[in-house]
Amino acid sequence: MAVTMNDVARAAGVSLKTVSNVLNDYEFIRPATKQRVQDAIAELGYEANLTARSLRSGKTRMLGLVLSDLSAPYYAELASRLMKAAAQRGYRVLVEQSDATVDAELNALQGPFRQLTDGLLFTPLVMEADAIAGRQGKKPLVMLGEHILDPRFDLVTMKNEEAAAALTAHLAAAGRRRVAVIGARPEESGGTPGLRLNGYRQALDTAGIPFDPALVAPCEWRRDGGAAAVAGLLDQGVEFDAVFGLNDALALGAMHELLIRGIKVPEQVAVAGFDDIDEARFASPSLTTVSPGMAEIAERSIALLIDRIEGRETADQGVHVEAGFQLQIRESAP
Amino acid sequence: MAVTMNDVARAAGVSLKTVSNVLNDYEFIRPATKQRVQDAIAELGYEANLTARSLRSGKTRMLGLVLSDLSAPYYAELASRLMKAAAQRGYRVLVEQSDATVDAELNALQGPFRQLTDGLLFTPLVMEADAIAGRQGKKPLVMLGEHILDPRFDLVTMKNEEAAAALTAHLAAAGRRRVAVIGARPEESGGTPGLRLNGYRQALDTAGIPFDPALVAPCEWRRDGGAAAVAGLLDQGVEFDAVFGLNDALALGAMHELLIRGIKVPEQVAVAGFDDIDEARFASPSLTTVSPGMAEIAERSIALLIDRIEGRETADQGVHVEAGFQLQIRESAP
DNA sequence: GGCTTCTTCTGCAACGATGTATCGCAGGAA
DNA sequence: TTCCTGCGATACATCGTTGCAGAAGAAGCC
Repeated sequence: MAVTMNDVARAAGVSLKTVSNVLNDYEFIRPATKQRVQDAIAELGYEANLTARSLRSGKTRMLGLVLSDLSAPYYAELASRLMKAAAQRGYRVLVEQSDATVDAELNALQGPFRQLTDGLLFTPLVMEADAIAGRQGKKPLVMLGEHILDPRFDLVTMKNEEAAAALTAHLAAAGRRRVAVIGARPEESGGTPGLRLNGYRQALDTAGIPFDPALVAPCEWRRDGGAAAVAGLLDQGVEFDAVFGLNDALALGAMHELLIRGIKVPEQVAVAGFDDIDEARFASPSLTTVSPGMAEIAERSIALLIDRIEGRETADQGVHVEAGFQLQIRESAP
Repeated sequence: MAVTMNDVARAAGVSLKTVSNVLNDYEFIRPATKQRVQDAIAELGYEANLTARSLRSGKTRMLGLVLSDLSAPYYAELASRLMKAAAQRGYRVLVEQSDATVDAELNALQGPFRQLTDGLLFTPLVMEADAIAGRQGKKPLVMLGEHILDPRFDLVTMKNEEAAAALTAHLAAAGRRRVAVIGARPEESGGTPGLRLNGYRQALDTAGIPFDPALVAPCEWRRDGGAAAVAGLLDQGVEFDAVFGLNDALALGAMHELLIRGIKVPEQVAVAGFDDIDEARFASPSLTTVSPGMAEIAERSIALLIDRIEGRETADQGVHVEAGFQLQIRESAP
């Protein structure tokens, strides 16, 4: 059916192996021979059989991406960028959804999925570090996100604390003294919400503003959660002149609620978010937020994983990469 | 390194081929032999090498999904559901982003991507039917969406016209006589916007309401586009008692603009959308919309593609599947 | 008993590429 | 002349599986 190396070899009057050598940029080939082979390839429309290559070489040039659910906007965008970054380096990304279940995470870590890929980008949500370390296998594994912070693993995260602190500092610099935080419990300090809350508290300290737990409202990290949280604060009579939504969906929900109640944004209450999703830019007023440098996260994690696969990165300890961030100052909190 | 069939064969005291037969559910194997092989497999922790299997059998048990950009919420959710539907049938989905460029679409259709998959789900955005037909190759190909309507291809779409008509009829039944449509040009009739506009017009006819082109406002299919379109209508003094956003983002943007201007939804103006994205449910007021049966689209298209691959569907003509829909009546247009 | 037919299992040859070992032939050194 | 070295190309084995052909034994039929 398909054209094989053998056909090309026959057409070019060389051996099978010489064709292989041309394709793999082997050094010692006479230019004339190389040309003849390349002509034959072009003429016959030969395309290398990736499956055969994989079987022989043991490499698939595919990277696995394990996340809970691709339909979440943040993951969708991350996946999209990872795929592009991988493509630039000649790799593909195969996505596996875990639905945040142990079974699925285990399966992605050791099942056939692992076999199909040369390395894994893993967003663990339910498995713990020890369990992962015990089943890690030999192929490279890079963690994404802040669920696991363990020196044994390569890890790429964003600077949650620093970014939240910078954003809070921006609000304080604009004269806001009572900044409500929605999306965390007041005593929280671990995980994504905790890290961002830490940053908020650090910035308050720096600005000499006391921390008031009454300003911190927990809720679901969704648009309606943000709206409900702000409604709750207002109804309880808590006073505030700014709202920091721990992600953009929360902030947008909060802003919506404020606007409906006739509260002016940013004149009366400033609003800021985190993540810089597309909608943040198109909201009205447009949303001040932190861009977590997803481009950088994607770029760095792909680079790190491929460096491990191709043996350029050989550190015994896990490599820990923190991607930068950028404040996006917009209308909702100038 | 890894355990191979040969190791299993040795451990079970049978031939290599018998192990293969057990794995492939060959009929004529004595239960005792089968058991011995299965025990050996369990004991050694044998896992079939998928690459070798692919090379030999010519099947990868992977399906290709070509779409413009995975970060668009609709595609992200579609991809997520397709992956789950495929997984249930023992297949994986490999996603390729085309960025709506001809090069990338061509590449997905004939390049190495095609080789890695047993069949393709294709959302063509720029390539035309003839060009696709000429490069289709031998492997099954199923079209998604309404860009291409051609009897040569298998095709899975939603009932755009019927759904838009049903939604418009619902608005009319609630007494709305002037329903603005945002997201289409008044004369449009092809593509997704055109089909939905057709449905709108049909429903108006049925209800005996004349069509007024002034009520139709084109704009970008984004949240801010919807807001701008409604603002435009209001500023021009066009009167309307309902807004039909041709997708949910548009409708949500429109609703936001109305609320900010102090116009009550649904008392003064009802708002309805299309797609039933997650946010429609969580908006306040919650958004009346059409659920395009994405679950059904995913299920049917995967089923059709796999039936083609495994030879259960053999129609010479393209099979055309239209997935059902459901009105989601919520607060914004009761 | 001799013949097919069915069951159960085996061996060998692929699938299409790459790794290893090797070979002829230059050209330069001894 | 002989020996060595490096270039350019080749032959063969190999990766782990499945398809094909067939062997050995039991069973059924005349």
